[in-house]
Amino acid sequence: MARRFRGESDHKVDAKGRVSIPASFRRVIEGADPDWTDGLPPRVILVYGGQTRSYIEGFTVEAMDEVDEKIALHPRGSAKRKAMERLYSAQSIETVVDDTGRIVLPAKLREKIGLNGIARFVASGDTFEIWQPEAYEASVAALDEEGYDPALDPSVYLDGDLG
Amino acid sequence: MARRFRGESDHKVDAKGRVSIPASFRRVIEGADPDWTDGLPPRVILVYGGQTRSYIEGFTVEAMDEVDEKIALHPRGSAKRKAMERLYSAQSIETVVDDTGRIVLPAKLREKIGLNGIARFVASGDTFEIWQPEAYEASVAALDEEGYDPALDPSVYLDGDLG
DNA sequence: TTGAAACCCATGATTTCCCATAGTATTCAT
DNA sequence: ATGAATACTATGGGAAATCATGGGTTTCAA
Repeated sequence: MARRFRGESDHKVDAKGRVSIPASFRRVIEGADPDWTDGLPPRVILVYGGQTRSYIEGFTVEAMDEVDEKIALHPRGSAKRKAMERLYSAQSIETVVDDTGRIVLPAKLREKIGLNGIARFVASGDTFEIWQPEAYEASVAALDEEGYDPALDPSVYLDGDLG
Repeated sequence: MARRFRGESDHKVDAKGRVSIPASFRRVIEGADPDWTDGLPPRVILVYGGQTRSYIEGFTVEAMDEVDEKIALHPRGSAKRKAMERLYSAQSIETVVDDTGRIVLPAKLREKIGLNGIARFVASGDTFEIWQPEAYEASVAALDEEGYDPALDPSVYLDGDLG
């Protein structure tokens, strides 16, 4: 099992769409790119689609390979497979982390999630998410509406029923 | 660089049928052409047949080699093999990406998919598709009719039942 | 001989690259 | 320990390369 992303932090997005990604995330991204060696720019895949999503999901090369394998298990031409291909293939881009630790978010992606000048990076297991800060806070708040009690410590779920 | 296409974008088709290929697609096409070296025009195969298809499917040389191998597994003369040969051999053309990054879509192909002035390029794993934009949107909408719920995030299928 | 296809050149808009700097964190020798 | 030297982080800006697109002009096969 690969290393996982941890933490959340805000970074400025400049006029060219450049954003620094959290330094700790870079270590994970490098380690999960089979082609990476010191000096080379590590690759990342950004998934920006999904009607219900208001964030960009960042994948390491390894994490995306797993997704591709799972997609390949579904019958070619099935509606489910098409939906997944559309999300992970059509509505995604591959890019690299440059030598100053930044990636470029094209205008199209920035608009999709309503990025103004700040991007919030949030770790989520073996992928990470990029949010417009207020949208992220709203989505956290929305969790509470769904019967999840914010006063409850999530650790109680660790050994509880699944699902 | 990668072996898979990613992303979707629109490009103008001029009076001569010329269209720019998304720059990121070119990198994949070059990398998947065994004969390609810097300076040479990389090859692509465009499949335009199929009654049920309203798009052109673009293959890298390597991807088409795989298709040819799969076809060869079927008995010579069988109906299935003939059907595949007709689609992938007869109803396809091989062309190159010119030094300005464009390919030419002959009038026949443009008519087949009803191209007006804009071509939408859509990544789909190791091939890509060229659509007339409205037709593409219609096909996405058609997915919903097939029992796919657009409000659902396609990622739920990753670990779900196949089929 | 004529229309389409291949070739050559041109240009504005992006995008990428390279360099710069201020601030933080880390190391290390004393 | 402690302050200096050294690395790394986050950000900015201009130059250079690439991209998408628009013409002409020459070929060439029908």
